[in-house]
Amino acid sequence: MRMGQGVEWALHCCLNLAWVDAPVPGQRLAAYYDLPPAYLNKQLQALVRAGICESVPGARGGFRLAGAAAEISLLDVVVALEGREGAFRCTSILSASPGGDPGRDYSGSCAISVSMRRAELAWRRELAGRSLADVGTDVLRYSPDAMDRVRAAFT
Amino acid sequence: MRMGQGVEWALHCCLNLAWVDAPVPGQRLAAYYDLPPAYLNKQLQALVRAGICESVPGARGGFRLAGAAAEISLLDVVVALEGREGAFRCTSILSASPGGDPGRDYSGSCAISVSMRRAELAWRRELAGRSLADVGTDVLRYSPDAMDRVRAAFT
DNA sequence: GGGGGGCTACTCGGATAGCCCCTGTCCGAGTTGTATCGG
DNA sequence: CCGATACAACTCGGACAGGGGCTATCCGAGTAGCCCCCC
Repeated sequence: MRMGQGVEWALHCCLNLAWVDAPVPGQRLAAYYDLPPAYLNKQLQALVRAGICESVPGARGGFRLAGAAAEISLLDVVVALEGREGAFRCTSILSASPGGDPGRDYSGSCAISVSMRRAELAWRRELAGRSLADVGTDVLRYSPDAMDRVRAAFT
Repeated sequence: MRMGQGVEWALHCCLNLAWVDAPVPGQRLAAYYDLPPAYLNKQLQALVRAGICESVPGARGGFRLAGAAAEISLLDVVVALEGREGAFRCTSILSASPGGDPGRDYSGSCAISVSMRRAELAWRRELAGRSLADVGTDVLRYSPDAMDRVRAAFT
């Protein structure tokens, strides 16, 4: 149960994009955090496919947020990179056990699957309830000059 | 972000072990669910290492729960197989950004890391609050003859 | 008949290959800005 | 001096290798039960 490295990168990048209006090239974002440019570009592409970011090709192009930062939740970013399916996979092994119906889907009736799903639901609810704007507010509370520093670095 | 397959197997096996007093061979558990015996044995070994199960070697041996089912949470089983470290990995990329201290650990101060960690905490709390006995009770409410069927199959 | 010893069968335990997905990288398509040439 | 055009630089986008961990398997160490032999 290990989350991809790109999630952290994408979250930080999105937070920066929320503070900059102009498109920011992926190469500059990579240089800012000392990350592999091509690989970071791959993660940003996933964000574009998910509709979180917009890409502007050509010179003076780059990436920018597709919508308002308050409307983009951390869950959206995670789902964009890790997929919609949950971590726990119920393969309905009860269908192979004695007294089970082969071919039946036990993911809805199996008590174990229900419990695991409920836990993941709590996790998703927590992530869905926190937007990029909320996180940005927390950052500014900790270091008020962060936004100015980011805007100065990317414009 | 994909959880190992063995988690589902281990949870079902532990639930059965909670209903049977005598040690149950891993091979019989594997046959019950039509699973690879050697690989399931590997997962059960991890449970033994974590102190959740006890192993009895020799003929008439097998695995049994080390403690009371009410004292073993779903989180214990998950941690035994997936490790204690969380899914989200904060590599403190802020330390490489302009204005960041190289070598400093930002996992406690980075707002993104804190938010992700809080979500995982909610997930763990949900799993820690549900014991094997609780899940067994839910199963019996859905199919009251499950315990008798399991005891008949493993004794 | 009772007891001891050896044997067999069965079980766990760790060590050993195979495969898939994440990680990392490269080069091509497309677009913008610019410099140059002509009117 | 102004406009159009060709060029060049920069950017995204998808296609291409490499490695780590999950998946799957095998065989050896150790023990309980049982049978046989001996007293």
